Amino acid sequence: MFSQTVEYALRAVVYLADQAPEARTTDQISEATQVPKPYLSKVLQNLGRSDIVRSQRGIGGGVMLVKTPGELTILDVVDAVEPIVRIETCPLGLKSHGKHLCPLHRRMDDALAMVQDAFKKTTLAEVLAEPTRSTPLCEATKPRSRKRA
Amino acid sequence: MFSQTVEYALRAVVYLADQAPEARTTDQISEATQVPKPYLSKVLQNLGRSDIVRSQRGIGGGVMLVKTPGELTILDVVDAVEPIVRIETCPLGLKSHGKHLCPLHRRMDDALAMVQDAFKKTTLAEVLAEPTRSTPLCEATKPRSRKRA
DNA sequence: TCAAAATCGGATGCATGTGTCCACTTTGTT
DNA sequence: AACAAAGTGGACACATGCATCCGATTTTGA
Repeated sequence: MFSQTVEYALRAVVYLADQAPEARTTDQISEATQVPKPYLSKVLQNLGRSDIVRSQRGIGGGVMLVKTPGELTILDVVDAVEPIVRIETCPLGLKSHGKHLCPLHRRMDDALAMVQDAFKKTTLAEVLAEPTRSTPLCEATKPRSRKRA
Repeated sequence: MFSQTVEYALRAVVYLADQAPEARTTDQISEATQVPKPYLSKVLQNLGRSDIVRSQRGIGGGVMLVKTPGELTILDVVDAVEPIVRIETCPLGLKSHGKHLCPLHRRMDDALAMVQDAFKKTTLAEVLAEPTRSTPLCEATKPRSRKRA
């Protein structure tokens, strides 16, 4: 139900959050997140337009988070690449009742709201700090805070 | 986040549940649900292959629910046209940990689980019985249980 | 000043989702 | 038997998502 692009964007941002406040090149991000490099660059450009990341050209450049991991939620990232659109009015276009959704669309919108809320409550810092045996990006060995060569 | 096809399928099935156990023609369903008729017929065919609806050719034929509205959940319909795929293993393909999802994918799968559960708990009968001022399919005037001419 | 590093932007290709159309089959009625 | 009503299935068209490629641009450092 989540698009490939959302998956890619989250992987990239989680990786950048883990490396914050250092910048990382598209190559590094691609390798760490297993996202195809050419497409990753497009996703990153999108995240740039939404002010999630900032990029620096030239030697020593790369991509870095604009905010700190603690200030950035999963929802921020998801909404940047593929906004969660709530059902505000009747999809059938019937104007007979304004914001009064019918039972069906009420349930669908409730589901959207649940996801939205869950994502809004979770910052990237919380994702990274999670006490678990699994490493942030599902990597086996965790080369955390590895400085660029 | 829900595809157009899911929206259409739910509208059609809710309408059929409201008319159950009577059969309705694609024309009638299309008119009531505002779903483009040619595409609706494709969606209905899909629902037929998943044993959600049964169709009858020829004069006096049409489409009807296989189960009663009380036995059919929203999830049944959603899964029939566009299954909710849970995240079972690490999307990165890292085999280092079996079903141990990393914190990021744990959150994503939790969101999927919430939606899945909510949809599994709700039958079409409950959607129709909802005490609300809005009619089942967002129609202004409710011509409920209208027999076919 | 030049070369290398790195992102940016446009063009392209392929698969899928959405939507339409039409010929065919089935079925009930006359 | 003939006709009309109704779903079936295939072909087609178009937009979007996913993915790749390449030249242009910016920046740094030698």
